[in-house]
Amino acid sequence: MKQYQHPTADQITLTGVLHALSDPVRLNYVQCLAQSIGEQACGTVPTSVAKSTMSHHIRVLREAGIIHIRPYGTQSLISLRSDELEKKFPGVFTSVLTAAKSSDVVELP
Amino acid sequence: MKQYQHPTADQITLTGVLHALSDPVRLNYVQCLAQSIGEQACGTVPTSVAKSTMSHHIRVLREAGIIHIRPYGTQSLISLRSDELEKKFPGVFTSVLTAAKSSDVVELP
DNA sequence: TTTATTGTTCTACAACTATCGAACTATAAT
DNA sequence: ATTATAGTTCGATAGTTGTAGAACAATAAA
Repeated sequence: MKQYQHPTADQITLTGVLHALSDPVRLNYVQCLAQSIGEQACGTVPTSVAKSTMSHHIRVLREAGIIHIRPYGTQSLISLRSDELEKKFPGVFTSVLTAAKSSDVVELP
Repeated sequence: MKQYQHPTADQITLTGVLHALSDPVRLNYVQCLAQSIGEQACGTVPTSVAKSTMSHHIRVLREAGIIHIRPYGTQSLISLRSDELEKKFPGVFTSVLTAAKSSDVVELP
């Protein structure tokens, strides 16, 4: 079984979070996750890039502390670490998500 | 006289702003600007990088729509475009600044 | 057991980026 | 006019990153 390494709250950096969210593909993915409820498998979110590319993006999000990955069968169930992020950087994550949602800022390449 | 090109409000993208703020040197610089009042010359903010490197970072911030540059003699007076950013992406800029200020997240390399 | 499903890892590559020194520009001061 | 000051621009370089295909691993379904 796959073991995923997640950063603890104090290991999460602001610049790391901002960098992870600054990619259109990742921001779009995170925004889709936020609109869903609970956990989502990787494949359930529509993407415009290859499977291996998405795997890379998901790792970046995980290492930045934005998502949590839980293996379930052959799937990887993804959930946002919204609460921890909100606690560590109040307003940052929520305002970014709102901004991403309320306009066409998320342009897939 | 140097002519600087600034993006209009509708040319500013969320990913562009996030990317510009995701660099420690730039985030530190912006945070210093925010703690000052009004315009600041480039040189008045302490940095840990070379002059030419700082010039590069300042251009990135300008092209992302985060700062405004006004030539004044031999100096470049910098001001934050806080109001425009707040209007376009409510809460994003302010929350990032607060997060950067309230902890040691800004680590100069 | 064989096949299908889901996602990861590896390799490669092209594009981008942060960094710096050196040369340059333009204004200010002497 | 000469010197000083404040930034910009130009190479060059080392490191990072987004992309995708191929091979792989692990579980599920037949």
